[in-house]
Amino acid sequence: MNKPLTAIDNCSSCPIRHRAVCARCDDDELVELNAIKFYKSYSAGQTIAMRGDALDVVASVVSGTATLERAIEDGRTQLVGLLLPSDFIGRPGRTTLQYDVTAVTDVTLCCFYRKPFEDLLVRIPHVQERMLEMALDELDAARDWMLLLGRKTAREKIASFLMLIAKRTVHPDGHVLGNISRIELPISREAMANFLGLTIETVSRQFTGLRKDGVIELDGNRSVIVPDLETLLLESGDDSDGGPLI
Amino acid sequence: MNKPLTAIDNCSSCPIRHRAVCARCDDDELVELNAIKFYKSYSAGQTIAMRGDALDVVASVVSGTATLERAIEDGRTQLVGLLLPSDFIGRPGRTTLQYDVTAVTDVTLCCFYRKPFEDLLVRIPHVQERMLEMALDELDAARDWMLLLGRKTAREKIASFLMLIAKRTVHPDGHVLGNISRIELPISREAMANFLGLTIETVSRQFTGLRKDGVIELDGNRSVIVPDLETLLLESGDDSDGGPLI
DNA sequence: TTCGCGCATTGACACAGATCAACGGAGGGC
DNA sequence: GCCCTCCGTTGATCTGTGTCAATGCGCGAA
Repeated sequence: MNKPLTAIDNCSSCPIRHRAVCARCDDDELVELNAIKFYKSYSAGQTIAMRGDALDVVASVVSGTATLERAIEDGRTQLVGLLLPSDFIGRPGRTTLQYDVTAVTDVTLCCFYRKPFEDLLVRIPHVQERMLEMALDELDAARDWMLLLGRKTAREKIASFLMLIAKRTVHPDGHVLGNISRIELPISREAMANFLGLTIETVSRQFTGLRKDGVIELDGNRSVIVPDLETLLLESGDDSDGGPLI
Repeated sequence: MNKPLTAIDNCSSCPIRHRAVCARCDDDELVELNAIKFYKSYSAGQTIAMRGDALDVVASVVSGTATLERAIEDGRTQLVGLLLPSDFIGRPGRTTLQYDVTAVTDVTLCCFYRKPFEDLLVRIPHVQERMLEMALDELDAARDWMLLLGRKTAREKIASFLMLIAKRTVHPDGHVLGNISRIELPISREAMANFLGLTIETVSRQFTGLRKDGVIELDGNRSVIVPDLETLLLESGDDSDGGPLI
């Protein structure tokens, strides 16, 4: 079912090689996808959509970082998803959005009108399959996150977050993790706090704690240097399950 | 696409009317489903499957309660899913299990061998659709749970949990919530603690707190009487979003 | 009946992380 | 240059929940 790379390269709707909607489409199917797609850009800080909005497009992130957020009236908010390039927003079969979506950096989305996209899912089974695969991946990620939120200490939360970003930013190229030494943080301290179920003060203190213990070095606010990734992994509290860092 | 009720009633593989795999199957399709299904029962406390196990069946819960759990070596565990009747275990496209599955009451599963089930998904698109729908529902549930774990107080967590159980146990009959006054807890204090990211002592203290404040009454360890559901809802910290309790 | 065991409750205390408050430093506009 | 704003850091203190330990209660076995 896998098509030669040329087909993937031709898919202008999904510049992302990895985990994209069209990863296994043939040329005819790409034409169909292209017919219903368009690009849309947002600048940093902009609200992409709000909870309750009608959901008439679905989209995949081409570049930039966005967040999926859930809030309670009194101001408490929890980030429930981090949308990095190749991640998917919205869902076939749903008419309204459950979460607030915000661009935290400049963001470009590859959008599909929901209705024709759903029709297309019926016609092209492996795209439907792909959607299921992606939903299940997200579910796994959400469940890992539940373990983090429910049971990990602040320090472990920060270390886990750094590992998550390290994995996500390196993987797409097929590049092996291993000796990655610099992690670029896509979000602010505040967003991190909302992601990890902490306050910004605690996030900040844990960063300095890890720095003083030599686990990380800081280069400005958005860049972390990791002398030894293995040490960071130990701090994260993840049972590494054997197997190398992928 | 909806078939008359008789078709659903005929589906011996899915006795659950609500949210079942076969909810929209016609008779021929039901025959196909029946050909690859079998029942399996587990007694309370039994391990159904462990993390890392080969996943050669998928299943839907017919009766009883099971839990999906993730553990760290040092003994900390987090419940990442509560499996009640009509919930689905396992996933097409995955070969190993990510979580420990345990029966907390006596449980009966309706199992399908994974391989033929996957083949069937390709042939019957609306079952594939249904799988996606179920995965997305679970994802929503997991994300709501992230808000709970990351941002709610112990008291709110308990109240939210009670509301969750109230909704799940009533809804299948099409029965309107509203004046439900008794909630049967499917799990122990320990499991609740693992679900809510708390300790059993805190769970216990919050129960007595809610009792002393007249929000709930206790009838034994597994039965909660709720004089006024609206009061409980307020305690849960959920923005009720308008709309009646469903 | 009594014993023992598993589960739940309650109490005393400790501590991780929240809260409140002050300060620092980078960048942009004038 | 200066000021202002935003974001992050650091300090002092408070508090909700965890930890450790004792007690209670129901239930099955002997």
